[in-house]
Amino acid sequence: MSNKKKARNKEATIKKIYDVFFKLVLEEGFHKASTNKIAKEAKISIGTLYHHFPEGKKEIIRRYFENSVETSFDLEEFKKLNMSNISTVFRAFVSNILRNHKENKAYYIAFRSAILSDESLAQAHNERVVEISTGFVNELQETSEFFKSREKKRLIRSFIFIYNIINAIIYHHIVFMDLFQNDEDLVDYVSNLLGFTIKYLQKK
Amino acid sequence: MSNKKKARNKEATIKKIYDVFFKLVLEEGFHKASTNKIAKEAKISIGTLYHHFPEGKKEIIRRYFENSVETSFDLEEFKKLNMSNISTVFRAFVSNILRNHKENKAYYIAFRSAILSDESLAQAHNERVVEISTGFVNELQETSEFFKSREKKRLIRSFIFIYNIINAIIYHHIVFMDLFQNDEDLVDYVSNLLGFTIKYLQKK
Amino acid sequence: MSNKKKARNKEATIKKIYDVFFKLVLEEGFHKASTNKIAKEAKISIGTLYHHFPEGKKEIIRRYFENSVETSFDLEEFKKLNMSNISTVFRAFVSNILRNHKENKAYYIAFRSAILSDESLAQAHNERVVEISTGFVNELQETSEFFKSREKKRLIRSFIFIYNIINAIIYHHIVFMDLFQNDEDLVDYVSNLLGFTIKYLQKK
Amino acid sequence: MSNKKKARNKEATIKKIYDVFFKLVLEEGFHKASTNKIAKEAKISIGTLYHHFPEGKKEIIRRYFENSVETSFDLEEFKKLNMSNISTVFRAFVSNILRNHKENKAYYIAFRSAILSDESLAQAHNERVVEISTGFVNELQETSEFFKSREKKRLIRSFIFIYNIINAIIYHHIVFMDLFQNDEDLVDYVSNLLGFTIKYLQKK
DNA sequence: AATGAATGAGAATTCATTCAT
DNA sequence: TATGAATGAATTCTCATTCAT
Repeated sequence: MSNKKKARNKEATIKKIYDVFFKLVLEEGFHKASTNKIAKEAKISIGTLYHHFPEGKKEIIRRYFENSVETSFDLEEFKKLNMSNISTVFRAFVSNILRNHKENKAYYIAFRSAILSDESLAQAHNERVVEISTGFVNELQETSEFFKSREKKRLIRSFIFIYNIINAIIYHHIVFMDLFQNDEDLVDYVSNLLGFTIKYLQKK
Repeated sequence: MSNKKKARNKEATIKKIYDVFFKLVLEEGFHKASTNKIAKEAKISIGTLYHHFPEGKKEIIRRYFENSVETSFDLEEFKKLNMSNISTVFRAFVSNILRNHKENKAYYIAFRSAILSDESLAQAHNERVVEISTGFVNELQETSEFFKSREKKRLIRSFIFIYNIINAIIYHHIVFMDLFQNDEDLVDYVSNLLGFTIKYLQKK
Repeated sequence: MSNKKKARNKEATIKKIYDVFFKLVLEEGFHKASTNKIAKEAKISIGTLYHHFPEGKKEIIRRYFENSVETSFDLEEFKKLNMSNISTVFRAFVSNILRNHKENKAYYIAFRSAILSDESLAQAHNERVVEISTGFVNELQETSEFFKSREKKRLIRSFIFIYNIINAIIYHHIVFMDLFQNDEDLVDYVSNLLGFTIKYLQKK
Repeated sequence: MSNKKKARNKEATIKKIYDVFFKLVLEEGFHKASTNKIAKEAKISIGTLYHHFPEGKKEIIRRYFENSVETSFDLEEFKKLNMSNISTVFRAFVSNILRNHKENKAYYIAFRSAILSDESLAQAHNERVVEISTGFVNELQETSEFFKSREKKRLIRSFIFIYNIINAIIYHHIVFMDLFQNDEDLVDYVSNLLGFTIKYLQKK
């Protein structure tokens, strides 16, 4: 077998583990998604699972979190932001996060469960949010007139705040289903709230 | 067989179980707060725990929820609401909920964990929120000129929405600690958000 | 409360315990019919159950067995036995036992389960069968010409044997349902077998 | 963590589990033969037991039943059946079943106990009896003149019936010990009963 | 006599993890 | 690299039984 093929197999195995893990989280919750079950469902041996993830479950989440997902937004919309298209851009941004949450529902549930018994994960998460937000603001300032003139630190802090608020609401909506009747209502409310929050932060 | 004395105080035993359970939830999370640990810490036998809560942990939460806590607000502030004191009343309301969350942090963590593996609990929770909101609005309309003229159904729906949004944010703040630096900031933001949300709902 | 009334209540309580116990045995098997469940279903306290049956479950069966049921047949048919009505008498006898088994299915299941972990019960059962058979044969010999001339000891031994064979088959039929399509087939076969067995025993 | 050696012999482990389980059933009955005791006596960990038998005790019996035992008779005797050796053949057949019951007494006790709380096991058992009986009759008809001319379906039905009756009696004899003084008496009676039953079935 | 709170051993089962092959 | 047998602490829950009131 060539090295490439081996690598490809390795990737496939890891992907299978992620997939099965999140499927099990959705079906029966984070704590019942055991390593043994994952291995069985993924049709690999438990040894193989620990070979790829020596620390087991927490490592699955941590590495999935590291590679992924949570903090990757589409910048392009924001770069085009100006006075006239604020509403559209905000909606696109919120829709983006919402879509991400829906596609990764299991991940978010798992992550929030894991965080409760693994403080270092929360720590890592917070650092990650800062890091990504910084990069995000940097890039925005480089390319958009709209953001160039604003103070960077403040922009970053604002972005983190907004991002967390939106996440709090969207996560609640997805898991408890008691906030909005449908996604359009959510996007409408949250993007308005985004506007409100920006104004609120400016005043402070 | 044993020469342990048998304390025979039902209420005290149940209270001890609640106390120890929520203490353990705070210390190590819902899933690690096992029935055995609860019994051991509460210095009762595991049999006694199951004697009082035959369905174990989920029954502890469910019954605590049923008797309690979550949805009791101070009406008095609201009854005095008029055009000039909106801001103060909102702040008092939000402070109220925040205080409740802080005092019952373990309960909220436990409840959200339990809800993920017990749909009937979510259901019960939703029904409870509706019921309490209805009572709340009824009383407000009876005593306050401000609310008398508004449509009851709409008021209830709005109240539920606001209540859930506030909860989403406060819970996130309490558990993940990544939103506000201190409680005053939270109260300020959330009570402003409350005003924004009410206006938003009126427009719709 | 008069003594009579107390006594009547006591009887009623004991009857309730028997009834609930055998109901539970039928529903979930002997080993899952616990004393606590019996008390709860019978709406008495567990203390009361142990007050009436200090040794718990095994005493319930033992005393039910002692008072009852298993070894009470209708003699009248047998007393009329002669050459011409053998078949009818046998059928009546077998029907009798079958009816008893159906009415006391739970008792038989419980008894067979209990016997496996309580040898003294098996012993008591065997002694009881001998005792009852002896009484039965005595009475038959006193009143029926047909039996008067036969040797008592042999009659008793034969009766015990026949009784046990019939029980083995009927119990199997009732619990495993793989022998006969209906009760008539069983009664027909078993009463023929009874004839066969008597002839077999005479030859020996 | 532990420095125990890990013997890695699946077949041997499973055999040990079977052996210890049936030994315990004989010693203290099906319900007292707990999975923990089995593991302890077999000197394996409880985890190992559940690794091989994820459904615990009921799976031990079910799989033992599936691989085994109960319905394997010696055909050779039957193939030589003719008018003159009926009695000998029947005796051999009954002896065969008796020997099987004695060698597998624990299995039969366990099986009958398990059947009371696991209907699917009874179902499987019945199907198994039909299947084996069919194979048995097929083979007999191929090789023996005596059986060739008889209607297959009827032969099968008769065989099943006889097999069940014999089992009911032998099981009773083995467990309750109140039928026959010794095995010869049992074989004599049951093989005679077999002849009686065949005649009985022919008349019907 | 009746109640039911309390007991704790022990049963079934799960789980993360190790390690010989 | 991969396998899966093995581990045993930990978890949930049941049960027969005791005893203070």
